Amino acid sequence: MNENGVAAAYGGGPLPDAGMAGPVLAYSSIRAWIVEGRLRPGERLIEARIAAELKLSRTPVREAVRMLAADGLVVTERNRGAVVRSLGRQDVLDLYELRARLESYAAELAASRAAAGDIAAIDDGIRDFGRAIRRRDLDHLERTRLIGEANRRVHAAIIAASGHARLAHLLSSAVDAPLVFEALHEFTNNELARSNLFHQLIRDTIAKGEPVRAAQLMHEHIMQGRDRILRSLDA
Amino acid sequence: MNENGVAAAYGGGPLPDAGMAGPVLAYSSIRAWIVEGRLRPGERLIEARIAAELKLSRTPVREAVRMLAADGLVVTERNRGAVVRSLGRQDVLDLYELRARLESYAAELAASRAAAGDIAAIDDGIRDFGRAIRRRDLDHLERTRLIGEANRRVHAAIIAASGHARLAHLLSSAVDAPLVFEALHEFTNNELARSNLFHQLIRDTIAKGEPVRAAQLMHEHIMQGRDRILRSLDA
DNA sequence: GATCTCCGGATTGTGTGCAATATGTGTCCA
DNA sequence: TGGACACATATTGCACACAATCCGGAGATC
Repeated sequence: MNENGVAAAYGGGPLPDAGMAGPVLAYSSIRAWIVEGRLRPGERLIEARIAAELKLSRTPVREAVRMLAADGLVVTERNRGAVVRSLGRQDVLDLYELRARLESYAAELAASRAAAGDIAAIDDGIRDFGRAIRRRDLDHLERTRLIGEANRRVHAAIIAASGHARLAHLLSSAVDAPLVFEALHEFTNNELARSNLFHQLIRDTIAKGEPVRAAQLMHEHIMQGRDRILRSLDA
Repeated sequence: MNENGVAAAYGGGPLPDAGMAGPVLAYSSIRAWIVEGRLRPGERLIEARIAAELKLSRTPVREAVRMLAADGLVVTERNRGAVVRSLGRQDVLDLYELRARLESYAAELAASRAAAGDIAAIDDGIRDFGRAIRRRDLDHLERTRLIGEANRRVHAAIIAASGHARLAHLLSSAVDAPLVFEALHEFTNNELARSNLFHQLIRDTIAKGEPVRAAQLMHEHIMQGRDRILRSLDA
């Protein structure tokens, strides 16, 4: 596996339940609310209300809101608090192009640097992704959540395998997640199977140490996600 | 000029003086201390001490420290506070490669998107950079500070011209600054003149709308900075 | 002599109060 | 009727107090 916190990065981390510390609990909860659409773009985040709901004081909530602002998930204005960021078509285009460049760079590095343990971690994610898309016993939201979590782990494992701590940090905090979730929500079964295929292709090129192919596949994979988003945005 | 906050990004912004609000003052001050080396890598940031020095309470200082942590300038551990991040040789290599990729992307976009006002802003920065490197009436630190500020403005103007808000945010918060400052500190006059030349070349390719050349020149420009850093790191 | 335990100081984490600021609403006047 | 002003309310910004936690050292024990 790789150095310090690299593996922990990417996405909001595990589900917002367990006995987490205050700010972390608040951060994960709010992030999940935004990612899953319970908080819509443009909606205000009111510290006191959130604090009451999570049974915390305003202090840790405040901290969490600021972290989300640093991530770019919400925008804040002095004395006016935070609102969920809303994204126009151009923003989506820009965001996905950026994510494609960063993650294909991560895949490129992973292909040069990955150790056996890194590959194993990617495989775990891919296995869970495959299982999740075959689940028929869950409602749509719950299944999407499961798929999203597995998808997150696949990408996180690849990024961790890159061994580039700062890149991992950037991708974890700055790159969208609401969009990814929304995209998955709309995926047909064919599209999910295609994602699964690309995960495997990327995994293989990384394992074989072929940086250029890994990068190209990752770029394409993310562009497919972008196109899916744009299609549902237009509808 | 470009949309919303894009132009304001990159680096810590203006010098930490004027009548700024609490957290912003704290953020800028601490950032400057780190960038200019008054706080060395590995050193602890003690909230109470900083609050006393800036005549604030711990609350805004705490917020500023968390912002710096989000930027990756300091690392925090629960119940143990924040210490200035220290970078090994590999970190420097990774960081500069990342910065080169992001900023050359910015230059590429700028070459496609820049408006007349954007070019004018770049020109302003270049003019000040040229003036700063010719100054002989200042001590070394003060001159470096001036050069650094002008350099920051050149790069910020190019990034603003890219019109990519998220990219600007990433570059402003995530990419180093202590390294840039340190690099400038060690630059010979020849090297400063070369930087100035590259700024102009990049500016011209952007103005003429040649994305590929702009990106390549920016990549090279940043790699030159990286090599300078590595040389002084080895000494 | 080495290691373990416990204690005290230092520092961060969290809760809460009050002041500063923005927003919405009603009223008055043209 | 429409607009401007003033006030009431909602919300954030900052300060401070107290609780939780960590770290280093002194002393005890083997």
